[in-house]
Amino acid sequence: MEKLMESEQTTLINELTQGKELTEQLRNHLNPSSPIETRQFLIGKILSCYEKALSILSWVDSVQGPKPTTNIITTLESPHSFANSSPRSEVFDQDLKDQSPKDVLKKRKTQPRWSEQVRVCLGTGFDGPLDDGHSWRKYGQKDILGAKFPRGYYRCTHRPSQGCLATKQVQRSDEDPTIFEVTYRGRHTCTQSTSKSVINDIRPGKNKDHPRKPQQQQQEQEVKPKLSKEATFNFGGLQVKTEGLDTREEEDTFPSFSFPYAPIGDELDEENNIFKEYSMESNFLGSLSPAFVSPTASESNYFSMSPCHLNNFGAGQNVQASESDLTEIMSAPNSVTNSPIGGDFDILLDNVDFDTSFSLDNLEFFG
DNA sequence: GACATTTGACCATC
DNA sequence: GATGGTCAAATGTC
Repeated sequence: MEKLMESEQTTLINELTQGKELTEQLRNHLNPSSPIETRQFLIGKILSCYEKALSILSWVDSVQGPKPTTNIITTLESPHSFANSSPRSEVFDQDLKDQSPKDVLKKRKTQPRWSEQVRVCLGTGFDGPLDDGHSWRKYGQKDILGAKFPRGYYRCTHRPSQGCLATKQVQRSDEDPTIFEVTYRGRHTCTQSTSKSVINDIRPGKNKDHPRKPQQQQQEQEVKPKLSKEATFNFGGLQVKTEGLDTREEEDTFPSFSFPYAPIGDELDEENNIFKEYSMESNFLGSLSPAFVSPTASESNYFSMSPCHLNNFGAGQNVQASESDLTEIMSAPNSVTNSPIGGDFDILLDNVDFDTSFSLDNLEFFG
């Protein structure tokens, strides 16, 4: 436990340090000539840093002495109450590795687990509306009472090999079938290759997930609306409204583009041509991807979202990043200092009109 | 053969 | 008992 605490302390310091660096970088971008996207992106990251730090503190608190956990998780936009959730269950997840499946099941039922919900707006035409940069394997599907659509249960593909216990549940919204509510559970402990995963996920025909259309996916596809040239999405508490996005060749497909929460730049994995894969395969918004490719090979730093995804991450109540993503992102050795997000980011979002209604409530973390 | 999804059954919780 | 979450056998694809 002590070691764990030390580890958490180190992480905490790292988060705060990174937050400071990001703040300084934000300060450098305060001049009018600096693109607002960059600033907003930085803000989102900063908030994430502080959230992570607070999360750690909350957890340490709960470990050292029982006390109601009312950390940031309760601010997540989620129909579920996370009041009983705490980062503590992350550790619990780790501990589960050494347990038998039966024990795991038992503990999972009895222990609160850290979970988040990601709301994803479908309508993108790609099979992996839930592509978040991780490889998931579906292990179950269940009709949920009161829900029109069955809930899908997914676990990390690397569970057998690496004991990664991350899971997620995908529930299609009754009200808006184009929206998927994704609930993540547990953090990824695997060291998968995200790029591979992402590429696989978005490349019809190459991904084993896609060769045949599972019933659910077929169902999901049926309701995928025609791609609109105007889409609104949201990240880092930033509402992004896209207009006039040309789908080129008028393809019906609207592949996802993934981007890590961490900034990127030169570190773009040119060797793997991650972005090339995107642009070549997607025929759409290809140019959006590179800016979001993780720099320091934090292998799971992707936030994948369709242009219509409503993913919120990184800030206050809009945080909707998966816990695993968030955690990994925050723990990844990403140094913003070597992340020229400005350049690519600007280019990539040329056609993106940021809604500046960014909730400043989230700035409470700035103190 | 490897790896994926599907689906009925089982188990824990309420 | 109802419900949600998971397991594992069956089956499909590459």
